[in-house]
Parts: sequence; C-alpha cells; structure tokens
Amino acid sequence: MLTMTIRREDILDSACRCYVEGGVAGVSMRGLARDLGVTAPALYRHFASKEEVMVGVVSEAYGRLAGYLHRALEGPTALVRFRLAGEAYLSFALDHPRLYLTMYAGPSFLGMQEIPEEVAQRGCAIGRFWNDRVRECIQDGYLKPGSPDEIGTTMWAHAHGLLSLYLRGVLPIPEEAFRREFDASFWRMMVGLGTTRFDDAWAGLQNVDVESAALTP
Amino acid sequence: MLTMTIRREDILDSACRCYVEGGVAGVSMRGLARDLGVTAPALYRHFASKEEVMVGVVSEAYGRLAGYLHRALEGPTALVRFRLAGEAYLSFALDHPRLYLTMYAGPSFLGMQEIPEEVAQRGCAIGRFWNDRVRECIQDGYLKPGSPDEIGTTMWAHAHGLLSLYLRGVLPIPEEAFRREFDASFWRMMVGLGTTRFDDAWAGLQNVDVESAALTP
DNA sequence: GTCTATACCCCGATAGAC
DNA sequence: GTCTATCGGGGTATAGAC
Repeated sequence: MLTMTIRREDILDSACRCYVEGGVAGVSMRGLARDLGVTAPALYRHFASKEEVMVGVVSEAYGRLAGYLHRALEGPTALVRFRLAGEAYLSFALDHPRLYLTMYAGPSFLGMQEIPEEVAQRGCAIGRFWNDRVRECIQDGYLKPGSPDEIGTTMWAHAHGLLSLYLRGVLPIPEEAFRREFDASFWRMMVGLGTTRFDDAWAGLQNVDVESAALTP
Repeated sequence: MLTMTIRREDILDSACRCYVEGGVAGVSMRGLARDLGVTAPALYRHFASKEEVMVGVVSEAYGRLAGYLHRALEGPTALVRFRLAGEAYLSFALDHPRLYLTMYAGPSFLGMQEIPEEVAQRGCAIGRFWNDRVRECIQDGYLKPGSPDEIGTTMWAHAHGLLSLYLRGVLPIPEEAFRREFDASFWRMMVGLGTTRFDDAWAGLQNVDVESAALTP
C-alpha cells in the first residue's frame, strides 16, 4: 500500500474540526488517522498521546480567542479598546461555544490529568490582556481607582459566569435576549466600578464599531 | 459462581465515588460492576447506558448542593439567609470542586448528547432558590429595587465566574487568599446593588454563623 | 525516519442461557 | 436478574517495510 507523509498541523486541524463537531468523544486517534489517509500509529510520530493532541486543541482555542481580542487594540481610546475587548470576548463565546467552554472545562473533562503549563499560561494571558484594558481605563479616569488586576478579575468573572450559565442552558432565553441581559447585568455591576466620566462616555460608544473604520477592514 | 442482586442506589454511590476520583474516564460500567461484585451487563437492568449513569451522578451533585443551600433557610432574617446561602454555595464549590464543575460542564464533557430535562430543571432550581433570597432582600430594603431574577443572575454569574476561574487555575492563589478576593470582589459588585441599609447591616453579620445556634446543630 | 501491520487490553453494549 | 460469550471500537506499544 502507498504511504503518505503527514504534518503536525494537519493532525491538529482535523482534531479541532472533530472536536467542535463531537467533543472529546468525537476525537479519536484512529478517526483522525482515517481522516488523513494514514494509520493510527503514524500520528504518534507527532504526538505522544491523545492527551497531547487535546492540549493542542485547547491551545488552538485560546489562540482563536486571542485573535478576536487583538483587534480591540486598534481602538483609538482606552474606553473604546475596553469596550471592543468586551464585545470580542462575548462574540467569541457565542460564535464558538464549544471552544469557549473548553478553555474553562477542567483537565479531567479533556482527558488530561492536570492542566499543562502551556494551557495555564494562555489562560493567564487572557486575563492579563483584559486587566491591561482596565488599567488604561483607570488611568484615564473612566474607572474608579484601585488594583487593575482585582477590578479586572471582577469583570471577567461576571462575564464568564453569565456566559457559562447561558451556554449551559441555565438561562433559557434566545441569544438576542441574552445579549440584552448581558448588557443590563454589566451595567448593573459597573455602577460600582465606573466613574461619572464612564457613565457619560459609554452611551456615545453604542455605534463605535460602525464609526471606526479601522475596525471593519 | 454465586449470583448476587444489586440496587440502583449502590451503582450510583459507586459511580459518584469513581467520578470524584477520576472524572468521566474514571467511571466505567465494567469498573462499577467489579466494585459491586457483579458483571457489567447486570448494571443494564438499572441503567440503559453509561450516559444514564452519568445523569444520575450529575443529579446527585445537584442534590448535594441543594443540601448545602437548604440550611440557609434557617437564618432569622432575609439578609442572614442571603449571606448563608452565598456562603453555602462557596463552601460547596470549594469542598467538592469536581462535583461543582460538573454542574456547569456542558453535556459533551459528560458523555451526553444533550442536557437531559432532569438536569436542566435542577440547574434552574438552584437559580430560583438564590433569586428567592434576593427577592426577600429587595422587599426588606437591603437591595435596591429591581427584578429579583435579573439582579440574582448578576450575582450568581459573578460568584460562579470567580469560582470557575479559580478552580480552573486561572487565579493562581491559595484557597485562603481566594476567599478574601471573593469577598472583596463581591463587595465591589454590591456597591451598585445594595442599599445603605445593606452596607450598615453587612458588617454586623461577620460572625452570624457562630452566633446563630440554629445553624450549628 | 516515517510509515504499515499487528497485537494487547479496556471499554460500551447486546444476545441468549440459567 | 444475573451470567457467559461476543462484537465493534478505541489508545497505544512493538516490529518491520521502504
């Protein structure tokens, strides 16, 4: 029989596709091999185990979220970058619910013993990116003074918690209603975190992504 | 060989123990059967599939959380019940991290196609219990007026989100530090949700569980 | 080096005997 | 209601072809 060579990247691509379709159970070494026109043991030239493949999938998920977030840096002011980052986070979670939940799923759900350092780092990096947006907004007087890390974590927790409840089906409402509830809940929380300057400026940002040409290339 | 009969309850007990120890992968029909001194096909008299066993495990997790929460009803005032419910929720999550994460894990992580109605109901019930505590506090003037469901969801999201980040390892701090950060973050959020009456009464509640004899039976 | 072929063991699930 | 026997599928270690 003919033999064909294979790239690590192709395995990961196939794994991501299978994962999005069918979760951890949808990813099997034999299945990936079949997809790629190869036999299972060949995959072990590139990955030591299925667990290592799954690490790659989770890493890829973080990479895609990072891609969504990165665009927020093009915003002209700290407050716009803050808002765009929040919107990007929300959009990623709603566009790719399974990948989103994967990033917070706990190692045993992904067939891992512990969270690999690589994955933990990526998780912390998301937090750092967000906290940087918060820091800017404190410096520019949009948010009340305080530790950017602690304040940022409060907001991150709120956003992730709400998304988690929604994606899990605990909030049985359609996506459009959820986006409204998300905004309302965010605003409720911001009463304690924003300054008057924040309140004044926030309303003017409703159409920022339409106005800012740099963000719709 | 001698044959022995088996109860559904025993299977579930064993399944919960195995699950807490090793996650979904730690639960196998053959393993459970071995634990119970029986062969695997015998289990299928009580459960149609492994998936159904896992539904039982998740249900059990919800039941245990409900047990934690139920004690909060013994508090003498709405604010005390509110606080005790919050503490119970936090304690359950920190005492049983794997069971806690299970309740929000998404069906595919538990080997299910969809969230069974039974599980969804239990999830909503937790929300309703909490929202009832919020409703009481609004009525008694501890929380600002508004929809109890929406305000309750905001707080639930914050608590779950923070716990989720911590249990996932995104906040690399010891449990004691996390409890402090949780309190601080909760307080930050409550600036926008509580009344002056809440602010005044909250400090006096720090030792409520020591003082209230009904809660340490 | 990179693949194929094979094999081992664990798993979920079913059929049919007692 | 349980057993034995069995099927299909999965992770992965090893041996050997090119």
